[in-house]
Amino acid sequence: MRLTRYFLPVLKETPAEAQIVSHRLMLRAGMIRQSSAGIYSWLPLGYKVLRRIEQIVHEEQERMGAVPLLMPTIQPADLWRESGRYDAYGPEMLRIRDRHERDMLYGPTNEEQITEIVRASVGSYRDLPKLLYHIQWKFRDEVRPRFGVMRGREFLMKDAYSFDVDRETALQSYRKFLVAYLRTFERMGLKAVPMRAESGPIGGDYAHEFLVLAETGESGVFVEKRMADLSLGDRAVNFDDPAEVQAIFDDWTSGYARTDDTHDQAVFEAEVAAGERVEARGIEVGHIFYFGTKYSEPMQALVTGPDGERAPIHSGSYGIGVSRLAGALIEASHDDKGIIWPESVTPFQAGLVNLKQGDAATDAACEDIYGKLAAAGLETLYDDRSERAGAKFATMELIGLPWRITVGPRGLKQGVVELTSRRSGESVELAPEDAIARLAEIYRGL
RNA sequence: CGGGCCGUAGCGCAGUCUGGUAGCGCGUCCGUCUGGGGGACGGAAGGUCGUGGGUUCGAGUCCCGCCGGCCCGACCA
Repeated sequence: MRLTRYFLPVLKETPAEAQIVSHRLMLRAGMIRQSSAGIYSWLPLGYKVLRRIEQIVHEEQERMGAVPLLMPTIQPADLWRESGRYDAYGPEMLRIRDRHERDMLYGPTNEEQITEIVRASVGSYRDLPKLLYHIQWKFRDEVRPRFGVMRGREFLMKDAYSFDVDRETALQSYRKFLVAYLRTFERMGLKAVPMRAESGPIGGDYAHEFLVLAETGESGVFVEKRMADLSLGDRAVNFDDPAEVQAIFDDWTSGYARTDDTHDQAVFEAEVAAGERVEARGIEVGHIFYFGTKYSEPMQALVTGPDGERAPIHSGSYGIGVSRLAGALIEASHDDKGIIWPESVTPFQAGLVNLKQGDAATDAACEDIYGKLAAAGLETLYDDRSERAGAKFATMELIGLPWRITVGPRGLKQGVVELTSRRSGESVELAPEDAIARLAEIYRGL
C-alpha cells in the first residue's frame, strides 16, 4: 500500500481524553476514532490489526475442532425471558423495540440464541458433542466505558459454546478450550495466564480467566512465578486425545494463579514460597465457563441418552475479547516512540521508507523493492510522501511496523538499503534482494 | 450508581476569577529554499467559544437548565 493512497490520519499530539498508552497510541496512529462513549470506528490501520487478530482466533478455534457460524446482534427478548435473564441482566442490556412493538435487544452475549439453535436440531446423544463459535459485535451498556477499546460498550468478541451429554465430557470440552486459548495468545506474542475465576452473572461452577500481565491492567493478579513463565512453544497438540489435553491442562492449572476476585492471601503464602510470589496487574482477554445445565434446563434443550431418557445438555461458554486484544497487545508491546507490533498481528509486514521522494534513482529502487516484497507475499506500507526523513521515521515508529526498509541515495551508491528492527532499533545494511530475502525468512510460517 | 473535572479552529491549549474588537503552538493550503530523525522563510484559510434560556448598553467570561466527554471508586470480554 502506498501511503499517499492510504488513509492514515496520525496525530502528533495526544488527544486529551486518552489516558492509557494503548488508547493514546491507537488514536495517534490513526487506528480508531471515537464515535460516542465506548463506541469506536476502526480506521484502516486498526481494522487491519483487528482482522489479523480475528484470523488467528479463527485458525485456532478450527484447529481445536470448534465450528464457525454467525448469529445476529439483535435478538428477541422472548428468548431471554425463557432463561430468566431478560429481567436479571439489568441496564447493561440495550433494549430496543421494533415497529411492531416487539421487545428486542442488542446481544451482550449469545447463550440463549445458540441454545435455541441447538435444541431445535439436536435430539440424540449421538449428535454430541458440538463445539460452535462465532465472532460478532456485542453491546453492553457499561456504566463507565473507558480506556478506548479496552473497555468499550460495543466490542468484538469471539464466543464459543460447547454441548455435551454429561459433566465429564463437558469438562473435556472445557479443557480443550483452555489449551486452544494458550496457543491463541502465544501466537499473538502475548503471555496470557489462565487464572481461577468467579463465574459471574453468566453462571456456572467452573471458570478460568486469561490475563495478560500489564501495568495498566484492571485486575490485580497473584501468580506463582513458574506459572507466568510456562510456554507451549511449538508443541503440536492433538485435540482429539483427551489424555494429552488433560496433561497440558493440568500443567497450566497446577500452580497458584488468581485475580483479586478469588485471591486468598493465606493460601498464596502457604502454597507459594516467598521468592516465587508475583503480584502484578493484568488485562482480561479471555474467559471460559462450564455452566452445566443452566440454560439447557429452563430452555428445555434436551437429548435422549443411550438409556432412552431425555436429559438436559451440559454446556460451557468461552470468550475472547477480540477488540480488547488490539489494545492489550499495545499495552504489552510499545515504547516511547509508539507501538511495536509482533510479526503475527502487524498490519503490514514491512514499511518502506523513501528518503528522497522525487529522486529518479531512489524512486525506481523503491518501486522495485515494493514490487518484489509483494511478490514474496509480504504486505508493505510504502511511505511515498514528499516528507523529510525524520517525519517518515517518526510515522513508521508510531504505527509500529516491526521491520522497515530504508532507501536513500547515499546507500544506493553503495548498492545497499537499510533493514531496521522496530523492536531492537538495530539496522543492518544489505543489498535490496538480501533484505527482501531476510524478511521473507522472518515471516515464513506466520 | 456515588465523588471530582472538562467542553474555545483539525489536535494541544490560553483567555473565564475582575464582562468591552477571540488568541498562541502544532497541523492544513500556496510559494521559495531545503532534503539520512517531526527543517527554514514568506503568505493564506480555518471559530454559531457544546447547547437553550436569563442578567446586562454589551456575555467565551456572570446565573439557571440541558447535552456531551474524561478521571477516581463499586461492576464487566
